[in-house]
Amino acid sequence: MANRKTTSALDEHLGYWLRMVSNHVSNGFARKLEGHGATVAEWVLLRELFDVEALAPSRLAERMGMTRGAISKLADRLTEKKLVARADDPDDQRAHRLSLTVAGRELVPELAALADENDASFFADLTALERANIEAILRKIVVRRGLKDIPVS
Amino acid sequence: MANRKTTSALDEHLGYWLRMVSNHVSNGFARKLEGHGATVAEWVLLRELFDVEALAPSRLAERMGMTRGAISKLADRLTEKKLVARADDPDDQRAHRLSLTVAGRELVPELAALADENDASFFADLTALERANIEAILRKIVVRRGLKDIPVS
DNA sequence: ATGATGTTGTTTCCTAGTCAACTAAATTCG
DNA sequence: CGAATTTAGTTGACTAGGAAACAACATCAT
Repeated sequence: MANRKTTSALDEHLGYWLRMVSNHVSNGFARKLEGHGATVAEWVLLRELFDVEALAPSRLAERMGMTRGAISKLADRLTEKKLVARADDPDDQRAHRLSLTVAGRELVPELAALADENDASFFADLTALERANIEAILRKIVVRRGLKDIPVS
Repeated sequence: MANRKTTSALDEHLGYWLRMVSNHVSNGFARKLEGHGATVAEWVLLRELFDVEALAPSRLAERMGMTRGAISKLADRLTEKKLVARADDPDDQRAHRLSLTVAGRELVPELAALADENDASFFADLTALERANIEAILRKIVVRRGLKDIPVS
C-alpha cells in the first residue's frame, strides 16, 4: 500500500465529459439560432407553445425548469418580438395565457430544422448503435433519478 | 406519401437528453459546493492550479473556455477569499501568475471528494458496462470534433 | 531605434438568469 | 360570510458571464 489516494482530476469524472459535449452542443445550437434572432430559451418556450393552444406562464416555468420571474421576462421579450401573445385567463383574473402568434407559429418549424441539423451534425460521427446506446443510457438516468425538467443553470 | 414531415419535438434530439442529464449533474454539484462556499467555476480554476506551480490568467482562460474578462473577475473573487494569490510575472511586466495559497491547496482535495461523490451517486444506477460505454462515446465525440475546452455558457 | 502590430489583464456595459418581496386574486376553513 | 392562506404574475436587487474598448507592455520589421 505504497500510494496515498491522489486528488482526482477533472476529466476523471463522467460529468466532465458530459458537460463538455453538452455545452458544445448547446453552444453550437445557440450560434445557429443567433442567425435567426432567437435564443435557446426562446426556442424552448416557442416549441412548448407549438402543440398547445395556450399555456400559463407558471406551467411553462415548471416544464422549462425556470423560475416564474425568468418566464415573465422571457415572455416580455417574445411578445416584444411579436412571436407570443399574452391574454387574460377568463376563468382567473390573476392568470395569463401565453400563445403563439402567427409569426411565432411560422417560426417554430424553421427553428426545429436548425435543431435537427445541429443534432444530426453533432452526432454524425457515431454509429447507429452508439447513438441508440447513449440515448438509452441517458434515458435510464432520467428515469431512475426521476428528472423531469432541465435546470437552466 | 400521405404524411408531411412533422415539426420535431424537443425530446427527439439527443442533445435534449444530454442537456437534461448534464445540467442536473452540474446543478447537483453546484449545490454540494455551495455548502463549502464555492462555485463550479471556482472549483475548476482551483483544480487547474492544483497540479501546477503557477499559471497565467490567459492560460486559464484558454483551458477553461472562458474569456479573460471572466477569469479576471473569478480571480478577484478567489483572491478575496484568500484561496488564490496573484503575483507579477518577473519576465513580463504585463503578465500575472496565479497560484494557490496554502488554504486554496488544502481546499482542493476536499472539493475533489465532493466531485467524486457527486459523480458516483449520479451514475450509480448504471452498470459498469454502461458507464464505460457512455464515456467511450463521449470521448469519441470530443476527439472527432476536436473539442478542447468546455464553453461555459 | 523606432514605429507598427500583437498580447496581457482590467474595465465598462450588456444579458439572462436567480431570489425574494410584492400586489392582486382565488381558495380554504372556522 | 369573512379572515387566513395560497397562488399568479411582476418587479427590483443581485450574480456570473460575454463582448469590446482600453492602457501598458512586448515583439518585430525595417
